[in-house]
Amino acid sequence: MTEKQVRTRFAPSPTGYMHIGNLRTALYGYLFAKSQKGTFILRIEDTDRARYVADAVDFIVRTLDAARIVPDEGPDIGGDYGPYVQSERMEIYKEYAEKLVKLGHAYYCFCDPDENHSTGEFGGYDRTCRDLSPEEIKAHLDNGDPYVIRQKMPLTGETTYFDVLHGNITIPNSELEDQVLLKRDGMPTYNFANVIDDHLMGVTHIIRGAEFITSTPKHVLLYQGYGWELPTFIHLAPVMGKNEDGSVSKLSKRHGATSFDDLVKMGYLPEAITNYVALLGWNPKTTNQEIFSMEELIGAFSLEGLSKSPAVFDYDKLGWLNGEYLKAMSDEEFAERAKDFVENVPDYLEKNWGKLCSLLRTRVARFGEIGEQIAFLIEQPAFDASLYVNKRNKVTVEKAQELLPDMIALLETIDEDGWNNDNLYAKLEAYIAEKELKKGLAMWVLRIAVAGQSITPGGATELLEMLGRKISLERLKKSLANLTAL
RNA sequence: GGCGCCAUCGUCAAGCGGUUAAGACACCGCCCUUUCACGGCGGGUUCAUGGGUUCGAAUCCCAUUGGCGUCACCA
Repeated sequence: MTEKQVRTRFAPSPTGYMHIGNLRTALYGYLFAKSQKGTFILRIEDTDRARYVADAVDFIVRTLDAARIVPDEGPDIGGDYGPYVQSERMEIYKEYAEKLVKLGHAYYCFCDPDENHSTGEFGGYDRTCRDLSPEEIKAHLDNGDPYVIRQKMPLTGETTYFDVLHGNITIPNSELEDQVLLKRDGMPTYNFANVIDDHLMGVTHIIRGAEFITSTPKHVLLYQGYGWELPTFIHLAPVMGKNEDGSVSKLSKRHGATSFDDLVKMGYLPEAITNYVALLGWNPKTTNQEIFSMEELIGAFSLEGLSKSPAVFDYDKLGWLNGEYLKAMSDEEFAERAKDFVENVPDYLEKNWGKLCSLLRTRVARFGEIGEQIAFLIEQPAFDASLYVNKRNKVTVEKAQELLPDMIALLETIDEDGWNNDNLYAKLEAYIAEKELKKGLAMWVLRIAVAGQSITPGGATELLEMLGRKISLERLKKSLANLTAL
């Protein structure tokens, strides 16, 4: 006996935006399928014409590709169960809706959606259309009256289904309304198309957000109505965002960047985002490993590691993880990819780009921070003399006034050829020894004078090298002038 | 409001009846050090509350509280 081939699917509606929560859903579906040597399907649920977004399908395909989540079947690659875009499957839904009417689990409803038919419990309709005679229905249909097809829910009892994460979930049938299956425009609703397609496409495991927990009994009743085998349900806990007041709510734009694309634009690496998102609601149980390649994720993934409680998206941790990826990257790759995140870099920095990047590597959590990190190298900030004061190194403004002229004089004796970190450092070290100074004291003064800010990527001599002889000396003299003018 | 889901450090989390309640991020301290970062070492009243069950409960049950979801011809 061979186990049934696992088939999972990611079924987004084309909104032109890949929310981190959706990405995670896609990722788990992919990881589970791949870990079981199964098939991962991409299906587009575009049954809401009002919300149609141009090129959204292309966007989804590109985003999944960037995240290295690769479908085995889908709109752009085909497969044996297509089409994979719901708007191209309308005849199928119509056929199955009518079939369900014949089976006695659905009925035609001719109620006007704009008219309030509510007799109490549900808005927009009452159940009178359930009792229409065949003659009445035929009359309406012959007359060309618009209609919807509604699911005929049991009025009593309850429906129970099994969820891998939550166990048995039971909902009283009285909570279930006779939901619309086929809309006036002939399009199916989500709750209908989803079931039809999942069955027709042979989906074995439905991995989706927890927001569907309470509507799943409707789906179950549909499966049962057709006499179809139930798939396995796995409802994922939502991804939350932290509010300013400390409370949490479902991750949304007000929490900052919430789409895969936004994060990439901020300079987080796609592989780091995927890695972080994987850990947000799942853990490998048997190891404390946190850095995972996609292959490793596939190898380590199991449904048991999924969490059933909501997880708060933490930009700090994402930043840390991204930093780990950055540090693991080759110098060349870092320098190359970092270029996309800066503009108007002056020649002298361009020339030393590789060296600058090596200074930046351990100091940025993402590429997007590079711009602000190097701003002072492009233009020296105006700064107050109090910046020279540093308690630990016993630096005072007077000390700065005393040492800076000497150091400038020393630096002027070093020519272009000797203007590099090692040599500058050696020369200054000799000077410091001769004067019996503290290294921290002299270097601090020099660094502040040339940088104009207290925290910098790299030490004094590294900055001197980066800026080059000419600009360094200009900056130092300017700072000295400001100091003596006090 | 009805119905449903959830509840271990600030955050992600391990734990599945007997543990000194892991680990990571963040935070704090120390070390390293030409600042910062990196790196190293160390630190912290975390089991929502109240009842059970049990020799024994973070682990099982119930209630309470809180958070979230859902009640569309949206998905």
